[in-house]
Amino acid sequence: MAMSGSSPTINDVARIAGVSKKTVSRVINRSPLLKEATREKVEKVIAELGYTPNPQARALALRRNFLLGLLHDNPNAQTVLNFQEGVLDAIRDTEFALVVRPVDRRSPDMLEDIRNFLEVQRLYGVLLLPPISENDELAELCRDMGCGYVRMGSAALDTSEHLVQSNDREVVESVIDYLVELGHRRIGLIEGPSGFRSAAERREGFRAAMKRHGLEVPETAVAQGNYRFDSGVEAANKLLQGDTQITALFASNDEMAAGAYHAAREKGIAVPGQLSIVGFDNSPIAAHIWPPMTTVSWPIREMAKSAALKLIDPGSDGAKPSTFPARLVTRDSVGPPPPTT
Amino acid sequence: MAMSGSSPTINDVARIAGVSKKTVSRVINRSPLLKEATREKVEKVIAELGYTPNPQARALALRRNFLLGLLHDNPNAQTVLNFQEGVLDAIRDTEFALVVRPVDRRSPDMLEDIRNFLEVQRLYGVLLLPPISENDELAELCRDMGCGYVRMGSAALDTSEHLVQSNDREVVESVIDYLVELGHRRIGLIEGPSGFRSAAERREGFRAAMKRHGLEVPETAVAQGNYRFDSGVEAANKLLQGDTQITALFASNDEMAAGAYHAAREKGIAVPGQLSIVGFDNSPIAAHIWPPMTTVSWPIREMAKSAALKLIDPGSDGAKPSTFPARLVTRDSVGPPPPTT
DNA sequence: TTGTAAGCGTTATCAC
DNA sequence: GTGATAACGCTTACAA
Repeated sequence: MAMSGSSPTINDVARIAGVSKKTVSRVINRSPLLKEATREKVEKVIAELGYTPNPQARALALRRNFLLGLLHDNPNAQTVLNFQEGVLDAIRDTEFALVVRPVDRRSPDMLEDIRNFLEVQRLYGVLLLPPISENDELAELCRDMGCGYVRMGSAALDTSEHLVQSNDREVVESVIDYLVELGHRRIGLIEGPSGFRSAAERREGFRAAMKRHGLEVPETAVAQGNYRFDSGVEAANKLLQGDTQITALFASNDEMAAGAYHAAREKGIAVPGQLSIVGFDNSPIAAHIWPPMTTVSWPIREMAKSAALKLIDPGSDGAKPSTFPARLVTRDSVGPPPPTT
Repeated sequence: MAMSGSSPTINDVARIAGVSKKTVSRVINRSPLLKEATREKVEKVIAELGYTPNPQARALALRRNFLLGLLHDNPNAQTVLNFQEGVLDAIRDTEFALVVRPVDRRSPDMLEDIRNFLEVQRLYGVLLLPPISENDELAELCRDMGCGYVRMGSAALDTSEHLVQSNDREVVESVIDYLVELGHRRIGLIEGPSGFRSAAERREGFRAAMKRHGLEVPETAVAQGNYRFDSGVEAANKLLQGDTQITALFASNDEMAAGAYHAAREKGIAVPGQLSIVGFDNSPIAAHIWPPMTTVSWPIREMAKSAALKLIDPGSDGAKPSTFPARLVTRDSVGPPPPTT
């Protein structure tokens, strides 16, 4: 009989089912070489007892924990949290748990810290969020340490079992198409920081589309930010000074786009009357700012779920390449260009 | 000699130091009954080998993991993430890791789910964020299961070793004092949802201060929201209709305050010219909205760190009560009331 | 197809 | 003070 105070163990199941521990273990691990009758018998007892294998004991025996790690250098709170939700979607009702680990990509010790962390915690696998997901040394470290990993990125950073990707470049192209269709010709870009692959992809999408439409991109129409609000203000100030005649602005993320709103407001430029603005991320601020912002939404939560599944169940979701489509969310920050004076 | 492939174990340390495993274990666990010489000898070997105790093995033997859990029903992404950072501050360079677990407070199975989670994962302790931190049944469940817990709240929800609290009521009183000092007399309140202690505390602070100043709070000056943006829009619409003559508005959180901005903008009411608005939380939107919002900031990260320390090192931080002061952050959404017409 | 014995790395028990 | 020895709950040889 199972102890009343604590939860039943594999021994309880074995005794009651009249089989050995090992057989129960086989059932748990879905060993194929089991007689169907035995399996059913054991499963029945498992269900009756409400038995759950102890992850700590398994961790010790397998030398690997049932912990998924989320490594990130917080690009954006909402993104990280949505990602966490997605991972939880994948591991709900499993024995896995999610461990979070913010890291500092600017620290020279980052890799060493992570190595230490992985060594001590013996994680089953880690999920890598941009921008650190773009760090190849980090991926190599994971491989070296026998720790599973999946990278989330906006480009083909790795083989498909280690990658979940979005189509940033394409969707930015479609953003520009949309603006051009409305009549915009002088479109500005606030690009993200140099180290970020997402920034590069979005920039390339912008340039490709502009080129395709036969539109010029003078130097004065491009400014760089660091994905933060303030840098968006600054970048927009640069783009909107003088007579650049920019009528629309694509910012590489919503925070910078919000900064552009701010700059426009300070200069008395009406959005979208005199200036259309498009962001990227569909973060809460996009919906809450005035006027509500047209932006690009990507299915982080679904991507996270897929990434986690690749880790814990490579059979099902692992092999197939996972590219998730981002899409334009139109709100009120875009309109036709002002009539030329 | 330590194996080259994997990390050294307690056996390696014991063998090299010429003592028994148990003695090494005693060193690790700071047992007081050890000869100083022995301790030093062992510690030296530990340092040389770079030995770290295996948390999985300890978890099995102690029937308790070295995992801290963060249970939350996401009130706000930035809050949750800041909290995570604070916990990480506390557990950095320890063997502890942080496991996150979003829950759904509206699900009838919430308690059962959490019980299951705690039973399987055998967490060392959990951190409870509002609003679920206010659930006494949940706290009782933790006690029953022998799982440590610390609640984060805006009132004295529990004994001091289980509580980290903020002074919402007081700080809201000071917000009202500030508005009154500027000349406001008709001040509106957008309060939070009924189930939330924080909402109640903030409301009471509001009412207490108004009363102290001899100011009336007519029914038309109070509206309830649910802490979300949309509810803020709706509530503000109610408050600003008719001839309520409200010149200032305190919203129980920033999201709803942002909703009030939105409503004011739609009605053509200038902020702060015709209407002053104060929020609560100092979330990113407060800084990014236009005009930048005056709001209340509370030290979540420090509170989180303190909460985690209470759990993992009750000796140091545990006994003493922890009330953390929130403070007003003045930006540009507040001004004197418009001249009476 | 199933069972036995040994081990994963730690801590608890109880002698010495 | 310290050390054998037996747990902790599971898995992996290897046997049967």
